Amino acid sequence: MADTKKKHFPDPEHDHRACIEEALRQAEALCRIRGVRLTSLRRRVLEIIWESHAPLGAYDVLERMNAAGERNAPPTAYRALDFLLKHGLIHRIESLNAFVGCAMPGDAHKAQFFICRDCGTVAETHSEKIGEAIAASATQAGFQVDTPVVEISGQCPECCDD
Amino acid sequence: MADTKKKHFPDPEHDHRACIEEALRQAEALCRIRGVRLTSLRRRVLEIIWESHAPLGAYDVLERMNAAGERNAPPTAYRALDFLLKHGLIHRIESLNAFVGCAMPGDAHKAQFFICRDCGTVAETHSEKIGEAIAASATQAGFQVDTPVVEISGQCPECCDD
DNA sequence: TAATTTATGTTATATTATAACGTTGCAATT
DNA sequence: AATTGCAACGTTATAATATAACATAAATTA
Repeated sequence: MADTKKKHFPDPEHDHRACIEEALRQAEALCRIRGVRLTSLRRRVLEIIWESHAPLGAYDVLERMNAAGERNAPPTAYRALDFLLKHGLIHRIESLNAFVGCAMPGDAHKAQFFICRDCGTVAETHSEKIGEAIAASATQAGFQVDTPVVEISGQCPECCDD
Repeated sequence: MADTKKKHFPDPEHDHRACIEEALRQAEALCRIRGVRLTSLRRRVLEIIWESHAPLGAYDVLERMNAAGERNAPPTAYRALDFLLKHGLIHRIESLNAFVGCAMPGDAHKAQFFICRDCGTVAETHSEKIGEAIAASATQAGFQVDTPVVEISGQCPECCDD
């Protein structure tokens, strides 16, 4: 039984370089399929976003883009972020005005986010049950769902224990 | 059967002055009970928020506060909004950076919001099913829920028909 | 009334985001 | 290869959202 539980939050010991590489590989593949260009700038921004599992603000991204003395301006960061959003490579966390890597790029999916208020780590889930509950509630209200935003703030397993 | 369906979105013909009065009356009562002061400034901001069922940005509120030539500065608006938020008299819609009147002030409740992308109207619901689905998903993730944000963008019944 | 706390006024500035326009560079055709 | 067209990027300015810090005033309590 113990291992049937799906991992939502990343193990603190996990090999994060593998996450980054995986994300980049998937991004390359997806862009190739779609015939869009993962330019070095966009790729760099995706790498920056994937530096951790915690969301980064646009200006944090910009700062990292400029770490080596470059002089990129805000629109440059926002444009890359917009591209990555559009192609489902990252998500925007509305309640934080920040961006986080997408765990399942390419999939048209409606995700929910669990956001640790202590360490900032975000876990992305795709709960059918939540989706259905929202759909049911919407139907009752006569509402046509377009974009559900589900962002749940709280404490992740690691930070609960502390 | 026809009338067992709960109204979520306000009828376009509804008497909105009644909404405003009701909201103000409840606010007065709640503040009296809590021993906090619904100053004229705070009351005015609550009225402004309740001018419609669509969320207002802080600067929209400020503009209306200053409509008669006053010179309130942003902190004045934000402070009143913070007070109203703290006492559950309004909600903040994260995905819009905007504020809307609370339909059930005083109740400690976890609400969901259906937001019409066309007319801006927001319906507040308190679906147990959604709450439970989120709780179940959280448990699975080993996550301790603090503040769930559920904001569903789409089309309200009125705007669907058009 | 004095002391204390709460609320508001005021100035400045931080943070997040986009408009507008110019330039570059890739890429598809001729 | 030259032409053209478009997508990407550079640059400047500014809009929109939010808060820090400190001064003043008003209400409440001692």
